[in-house]
Amino acid sequence: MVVSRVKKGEKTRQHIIEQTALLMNQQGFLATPLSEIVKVTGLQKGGLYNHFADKEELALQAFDYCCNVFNEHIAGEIKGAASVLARLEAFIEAHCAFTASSKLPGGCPIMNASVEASDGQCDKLQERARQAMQNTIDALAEIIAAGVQNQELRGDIDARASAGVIIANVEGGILLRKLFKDDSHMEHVRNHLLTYVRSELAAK
Amino acid sequence: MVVSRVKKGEKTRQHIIEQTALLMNQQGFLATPLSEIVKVTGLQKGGLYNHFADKEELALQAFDYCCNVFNEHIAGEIKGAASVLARLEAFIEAHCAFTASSKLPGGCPIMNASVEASDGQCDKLQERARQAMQNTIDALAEIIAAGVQNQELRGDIDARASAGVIIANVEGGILLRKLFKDDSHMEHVRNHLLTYVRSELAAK
Amino acid sequence: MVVSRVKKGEKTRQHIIEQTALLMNQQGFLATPLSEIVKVTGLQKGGLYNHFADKEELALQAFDYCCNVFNEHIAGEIKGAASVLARLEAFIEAHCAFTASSKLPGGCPIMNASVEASDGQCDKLQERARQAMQNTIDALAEIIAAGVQNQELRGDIDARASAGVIIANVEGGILLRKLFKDDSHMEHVRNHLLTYVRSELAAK
Amino acid sequence: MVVSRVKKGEKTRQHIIEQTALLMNQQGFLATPLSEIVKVTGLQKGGLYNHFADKEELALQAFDYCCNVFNEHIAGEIKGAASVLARLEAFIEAHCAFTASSKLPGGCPIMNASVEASDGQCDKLQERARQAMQNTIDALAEIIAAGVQNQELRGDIDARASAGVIIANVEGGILLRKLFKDDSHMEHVRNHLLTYVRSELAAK
DNA sequence: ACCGACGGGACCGCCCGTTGTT
DNA sequence: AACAACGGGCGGTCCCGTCGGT
Repeated sequence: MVVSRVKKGEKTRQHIIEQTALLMNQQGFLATPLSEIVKVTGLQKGGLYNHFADKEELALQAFDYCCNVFNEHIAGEIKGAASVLARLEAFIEAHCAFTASSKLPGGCPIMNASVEASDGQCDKLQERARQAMQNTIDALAEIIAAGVQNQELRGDIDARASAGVIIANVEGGILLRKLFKDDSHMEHVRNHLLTYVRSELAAK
Repeated sequence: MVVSRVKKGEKTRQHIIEQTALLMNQQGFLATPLSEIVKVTGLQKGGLYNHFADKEELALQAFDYCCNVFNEHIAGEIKGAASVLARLEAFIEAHCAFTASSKLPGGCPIMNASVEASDGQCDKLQERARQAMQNTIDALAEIIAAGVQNQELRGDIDARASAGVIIANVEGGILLRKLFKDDSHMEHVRNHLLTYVRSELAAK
Repeated sequence: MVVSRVKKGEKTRQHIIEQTALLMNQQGFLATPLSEIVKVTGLQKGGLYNHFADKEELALQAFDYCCNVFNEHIAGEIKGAASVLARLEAFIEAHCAFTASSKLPGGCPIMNASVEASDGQCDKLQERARQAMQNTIDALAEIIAAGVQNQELRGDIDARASAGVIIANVEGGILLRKLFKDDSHMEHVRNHLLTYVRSELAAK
Repeated sequence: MVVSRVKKGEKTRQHIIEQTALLMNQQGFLATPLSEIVKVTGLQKGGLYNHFADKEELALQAFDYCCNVFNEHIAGEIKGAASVLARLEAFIEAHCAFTASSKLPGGCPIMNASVEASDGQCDKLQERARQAMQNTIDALAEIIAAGVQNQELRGDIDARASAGVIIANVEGGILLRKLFKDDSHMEHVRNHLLTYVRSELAAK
């Protein structure tokens, strides 16, 4: 008899995280009550607590899961790009196109978590959101720095500053799309950023 | 005998809104419990309910108050500017400088309300946030349109698109400042926007 | 119109404490669930929390109430006694007769609290039980010391040691009565103590 | 092949009882949650339920184990005593010295169980505590009766009454030691009882 | 207009006992 | 025999809104 590759519990745990992540990214990582999680997971409270010490731990893991979904999507879009410029454009396109797809309803998890955990309601979540955002900026800054190195981009660029500006544009666009349930602002942001990259970052 | 210009009740009501607004912009317009409001206002629950039908109504009014504080600050900064370009620059500067000041701790109330009320937790609040954001964009678009009109700005500009891009930048910057408790990203955004206005919007 | 002497809330609070005290002395100061308190007080959980921060605070106050009932009973019995010997005998009689009366079902609250809170389940309750016991021993020791002073009792008596022995007898008797639901052991203890006082403490 | 004298399951069962007994005598025979038992035994809940029908059964067996430890200690101390008087003194000394040793942290299991199960929380436990106490008193009464028989003790003694008084003293002393974490009261009780035995029980 | 007291309900965490799997 | 996983329910706490009294 062939034994299953992963233990039963681990599968359930993964199921919980996935369902909860999608839910929390919409209803809030802190604000979502357990009763809602019970609904979407199909488990009872007693069952949930075999996998997570408390709701906070589940929320943190759900947040991580959201970020992974986000990052894997971005990485997948960038992978094929040959030049640094192409990678930058793919990065922008991927971000702008992402939440329009229904892979992660609720928009950017980092923004959601940041706002919800801002004042000190949950320091751990805020810290994790901060780290996730830092990683995103760092990854983008690295791409830019590589472009400076190989002279695809101008030599006088501050990679981290430019990365921050691009991210700010994208996040602002996501907010407007979320608020208006409309893609037009996001498209303007995308066009703005593509112009920015080509005219201000690219070497002449 | 001289009667006071405003009734006592109205003064109390205003006091409640002001204190609650500052609190809710940090802890959440929906997430803040009444117990916290009791603390900051000095009134008991019974007293609060003489002025508001329920917590939602108070939250809506607190949100409006936050937006007013925000808008008045912006309007004050723009007022003195002579040209359209100067007004645009003042608009950008004012937004970027705002939450750094402690007039409204917690950042942009529209962003805060949008994220919290996003999924359907409170349609009224979301609708009001949407309206507030629309007003902001419209106001900015109007300035830009005036610039196009008087030829300070280029003739081929889409005023509402540019307004949206500027707002997206500002909101993204506010998010990064809130998350990192650091102004550097916001400064890069400001520089980016000033460059944008001068090189892409301004007529040559 | 005559205003009530005490506020309504204070009356309710006292009612809660009294009913809860009688209940907790039987079911446990920590083990009694709120649902039982709801039953005997007639208030709902929400109502109880207007008067007490949490169950622990209520338990502590209930314990104090029990001790007061106990002490007032003892004090009442001793008051009339003229000599030190008479007061000692009244002290013993009062203790031995007390819980037989139905004023405080459940036996000695100090013993009950001590056993329940012993290992560290509730340090505050244990400390309060310790203090209550110390007060009891001190009060008895003072009576004995007064007897030594006025030569009713022998001069070589260690007042605190004798007080401790008497209390130990009484507590042991209460335990046996509680366990066997039978007064016979308690009566033997009483006789033993009266003999002890008259033959070993009293001056010849 | 040599089979082990006791089956594996029986050994595990004994291990569970021993560890649980020590724990429950401190935290309560009823109040100790299964989670704590899981910790000290090293078994999981499922494993425990292979040996006991429910927590109550385990509690009862743990109580019995505690009593056995207690009784064996006493029996060991008495064994060597030649005369009845020596046996009485050994009985007293053994009780007073016992819980000071760390063989059974938490004090007298009978007192602990009596208080916890008093009101009707667990009739079986209360009944078993009653039986255990009765056995102790009976055993002591038998020693005294033997002394009356062989004229080491006075002829007018009520053996069961005297046994009850001695036990009451000891239990009271144990309570005071537990409460104050201090041996002094217990020592006074011991001295008191030795005097009692020698001057009131012993034949002249 | 304001407070104090209260009900009813939702929250999360933990409880104990069972079941299926190894 | 042992464990991991799970259900169903109770635990205390806190929630919001109402109502009577001042």
